[in-house]
Amino acid sequence: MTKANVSQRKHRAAVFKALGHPARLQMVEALRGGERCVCELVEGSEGGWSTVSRHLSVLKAAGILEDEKRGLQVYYKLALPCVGTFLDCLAGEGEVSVGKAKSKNCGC
Amino acid sequence: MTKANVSQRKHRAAVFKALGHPARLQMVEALRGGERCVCELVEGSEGGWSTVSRHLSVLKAAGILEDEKRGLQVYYKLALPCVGTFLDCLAGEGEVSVGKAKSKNCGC
DNA sequence: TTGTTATTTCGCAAAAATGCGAAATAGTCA
DNA sequence: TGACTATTTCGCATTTTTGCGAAATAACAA
Repeated sequence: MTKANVSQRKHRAAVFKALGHPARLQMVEALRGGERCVCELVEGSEGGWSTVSRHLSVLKAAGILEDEKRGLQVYYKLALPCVGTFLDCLAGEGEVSVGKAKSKNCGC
Repeated sequence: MTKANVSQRKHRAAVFKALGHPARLQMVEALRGGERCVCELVEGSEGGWSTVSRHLSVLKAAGILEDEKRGLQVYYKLALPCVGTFLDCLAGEGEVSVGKAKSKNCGC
């Protein structure tokens, strides 16, 4: 196991960890439809500004999102298209309960 | 936002969260090569038996792994093939440092 | 039955993540 | 410049996760 492998695994784990929160996943899903400013994401979320902002910074640090400041607002967008692909694949499993998931019609 | 959507998102977040730990990711990578018994996974890991066992139970609870007892040993295998696909896609990014990841040759 | 091996569960302390309100920053407009 | 808006950072209390060793289970062998 080389050092590069270990660090690459850490990076990948960070990507998964960042996606491993319902609120962050919701933001990512929203961003599949194109970029959004923070205010829009706050509206679609349950938490307040500071909470949303921190979730966004986690996603950005993992390389999942990119941000761009335009005027007073900051726009976020998806930087990792395959996240969407994987999400679709997971959705293909259906709504089986946690612990019983079994891939059926997953096309991956 | 329906109740079913919320619960499905929680399930998906649980899948990501389970994958969001280097040790667990390593186990999943090992299992891409076919099923392994716990003892083999312990060898490839840095933690002890109890630690590995708990990581495996987390992955199983998320529906990522399945286990089967054969004689004295328990064998684990991947239950979610698209995890491998996504992993390949992430690998396609190269070894860019966390926070600067940008998808280049990702085929997803 | 007793012993042995493979694995999981338990209890606990340390480390990390979460959410929140207040304060800090940055860009815009009058 | 000063006020105003959008967003981030800070500090803190609460909850969750992690790792470990000891004890509990399970299957098999003698």
